[in-house]
Amino acid sequence: MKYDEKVSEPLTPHGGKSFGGATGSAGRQAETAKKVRTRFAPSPTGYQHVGGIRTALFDWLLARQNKGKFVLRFEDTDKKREVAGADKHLIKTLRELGLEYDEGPDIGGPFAPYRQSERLKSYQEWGQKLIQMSRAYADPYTPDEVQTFREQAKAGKVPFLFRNHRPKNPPQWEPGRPLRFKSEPKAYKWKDEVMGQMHAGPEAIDDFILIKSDGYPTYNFAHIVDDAEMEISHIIRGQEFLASVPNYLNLYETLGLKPPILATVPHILGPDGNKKLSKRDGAKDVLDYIRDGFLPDALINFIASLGWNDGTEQEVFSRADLIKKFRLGDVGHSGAKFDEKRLLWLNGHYIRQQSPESLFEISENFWPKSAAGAKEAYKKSVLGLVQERLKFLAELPELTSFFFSEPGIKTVRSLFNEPVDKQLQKIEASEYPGLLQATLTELKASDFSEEDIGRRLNGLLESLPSKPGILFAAVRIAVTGSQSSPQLFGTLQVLGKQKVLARIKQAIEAL
RNA sequence: GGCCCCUUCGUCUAGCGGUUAGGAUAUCUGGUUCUCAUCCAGAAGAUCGCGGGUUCGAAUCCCGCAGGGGUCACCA
Repeated sequence: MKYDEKVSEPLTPHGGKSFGGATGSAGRQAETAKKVRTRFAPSPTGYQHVGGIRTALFDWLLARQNKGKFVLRFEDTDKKREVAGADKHLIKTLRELGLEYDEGPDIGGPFAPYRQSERLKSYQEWGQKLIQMSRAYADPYTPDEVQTFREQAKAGKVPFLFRNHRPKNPPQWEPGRPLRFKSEPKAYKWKDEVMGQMHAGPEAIDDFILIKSDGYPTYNFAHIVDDAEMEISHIIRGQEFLASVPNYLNLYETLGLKPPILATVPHILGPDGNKKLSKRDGAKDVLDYIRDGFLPDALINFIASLGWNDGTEQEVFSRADLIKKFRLGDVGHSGAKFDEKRLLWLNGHYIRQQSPESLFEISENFWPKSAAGAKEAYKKSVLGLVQERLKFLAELPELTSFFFSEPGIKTVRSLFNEPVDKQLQKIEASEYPGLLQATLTELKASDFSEEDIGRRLNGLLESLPSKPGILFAAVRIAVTGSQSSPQLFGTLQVLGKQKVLARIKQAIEAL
């Protein structure tokens, strides 16, 4: 019976399932997976940066594209590195990004539990199976002894292979001792959906640890057992695992398991140098981007385009587009540098595409404190003015605070007294009050529609010696306390007659 | 050191034997008779890592080399 034909019987190392021996070439892949089941399997040791999320995204895309299932599994087998709360944080990250999973630790599923620490029985059983087959043995050495072997290898400039020290008569396996795989070194050829045809010689294969002395399995063992039991069809992972694939193939073969389709994605590189993006070098938590007001769709689009491209000149991909067009084979083979500037552009693009309604919704938590009591209609008008200049939503306070609180009189005064504004520099400081006074008089008679404000200010220019740039700069500073703002007439209209007149008056007095 | 992967404008990339090596972003310039932003137009920017082949013709195929990266854990 072939692995992918199994219908209902649970896969276990014994009973109900025959292992029919090795499949010959363990590298043979399932050409057509009947059911696509992908998994994202992080260890809860912290947050995820764009590199980790990218594999999750590819997994998710593949599952959605094929109407399959996307599974979340926690690989919490290293108790020393585990970080409390990291699991919830990861779940939140996936949720916020809209990468919903169909089975997972918190929502369960047909192959529960989805936490490796709760699946120890499975690993024990599969380990026993290997022992019975004489394909696993207890490691008799102390960590120090193994370390010595390792150092000898290093000194001799040869790769360290534990199997060179394989004991002739290993002791009985018992708790407290590591269990090692007894490998059968040989050459492998296999296909990687991203990297293409791969090969490795027997030197790549070693007796790796299956179960650690603390009773927890290693990643190398646990992921193979779990992927088989959970009927995972595709494994997408970073290139740090590429060198281990021959070991995995050897184990799959020994267990009579057909390997899932393998896909290796290159690392995402940090902005400087060519090093793999890492938390150590300040790689940001993807959830922090969400908190800064980067839109999930923009992040998804951006992360997908890091290394993936459909061969066209399209740059902006909706989620539906990605689901339709994503192909593992179109993922590049080289690492891509993470350039935040590009993300900034893309996010701005997505913000500009928002309808007024949806922009209002997603902006909800980003307003300045002073906007707390403001009316919805007013906020929407403000958004209409700043939409095209927002790069991410956390910029909202600095762009809009003057709509909700008075600009500091000190700021206004210094902008007039030491004008950095090129237009203002063209006239004498003594002329400012006159300009503002004339504006005040003119606007008092306005109905404060955008059109009327425009008409009146432009009319004012005809009776004044001032150039448009100078008058408008003066009014802008007086009213907003800043030398740049959204377009002036609209800004004045939204602010309203009362506030505008009061601020101009105040500015005149301050001069 | 062994094994493996990678190498096109600053950055993300298209390209799969014949192209003025294309797009996007970033940068700069001009325009949209108010700033900033947006938008539009334009400029600059890649001797396709290097050296050999194969070919009438190579970024594209082959072989070397160099540089970068990964791995050789009781981490994943």
